[in-house]
Amino acid sequence: MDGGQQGQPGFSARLDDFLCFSIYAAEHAFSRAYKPLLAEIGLTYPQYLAMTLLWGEDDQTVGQLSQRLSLESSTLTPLLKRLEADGLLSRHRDTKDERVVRVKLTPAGDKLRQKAQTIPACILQATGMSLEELGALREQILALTKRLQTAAGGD
Amino acid sequence: MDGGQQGQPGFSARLDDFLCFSIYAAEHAFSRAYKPLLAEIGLTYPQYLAMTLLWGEDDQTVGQLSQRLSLESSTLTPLLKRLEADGLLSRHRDTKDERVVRVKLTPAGDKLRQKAQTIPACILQATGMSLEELGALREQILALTKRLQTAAGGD
DNA sequence: TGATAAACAGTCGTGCACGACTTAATCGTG
DNA sequence: CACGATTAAGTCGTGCACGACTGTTTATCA
Repeated sequence: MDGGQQGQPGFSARLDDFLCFSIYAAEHAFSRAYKPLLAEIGLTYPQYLAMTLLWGEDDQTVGQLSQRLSLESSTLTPLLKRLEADGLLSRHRDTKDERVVRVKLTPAGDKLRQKAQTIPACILQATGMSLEELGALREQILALTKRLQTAAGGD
Repeated sequence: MDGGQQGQPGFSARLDDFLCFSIYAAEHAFSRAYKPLLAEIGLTYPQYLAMTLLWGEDDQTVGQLSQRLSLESSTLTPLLKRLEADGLLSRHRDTKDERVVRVKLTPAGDKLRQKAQTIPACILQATGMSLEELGALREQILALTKRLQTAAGGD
């Protein structure tokens, strides 16, 4: 490690550029790692993330999924429609409040969970990291994300 | 029907799901944090990343940029064409090897660097982290990315 | 030397992601 | 009840990202 930090003005700016570069690359790397595994069960990466939320808790609204995925409804609606066309879920207006649409797994969608169960272990192995390391890294990234969102919203 | 599937030992698999969720969210958060700043100078987030590479080293080939951004040429070519249409760079075949296209900044593209110089500091402030923390986090993410890429390529 | 393979950038079709706008239902206050 | 404001989901247009394919140029080999 070099003891002296190069104090060029504007040089320090490079460092956080590199952080966003690394996040950018990591996101692509994850997507590419999942892609061949997901292709076998006919899902794209964002579709898999949405299905994972439903596997964890069925019968969610578009708004809930939108918030948990950090996606706009304009992005999520077509994605859910494709999953519906594939027979994996159903979309129906809530009878109480007809503004909201409830998304529920079909038997086929629930069944797919079994096939998808082996995927996380494959990715875990690909990372070559322990669960503790992954958890710690996740916490750091979540904290960073929260700060970026707060700064963006409150600025 | 599977009765009571929650709480199975398969939930340990959830942890790395959460890591990919966090990367997914962080990538969006970065993109959204940059977006309003970049809008002022007329760049999108991926365009900014490409320009940043050129500001660091002018006169690169499409292949070099493609590799450094982890993007396919089919993604990069239209992006560069838009930047060319905006007058920020030029694209010309190499006279020695006409298979490669060299990308160079125009005076306008070089000038834009001055305007963009203040952006990284804004993002740095939004993260609320020190340069050391950012650097350490970056190293972890790069290491993770490298492992994912190696596993995907060599498996 | 002529055939063949490899490398490079580009085109096309599909899906993701957003902002701006639209439509429809609900709520709040009088 | 009325009526504007709010909320929820969806539509549309633009740009990003990929895989599969194409076309041209360069390199290699029999």
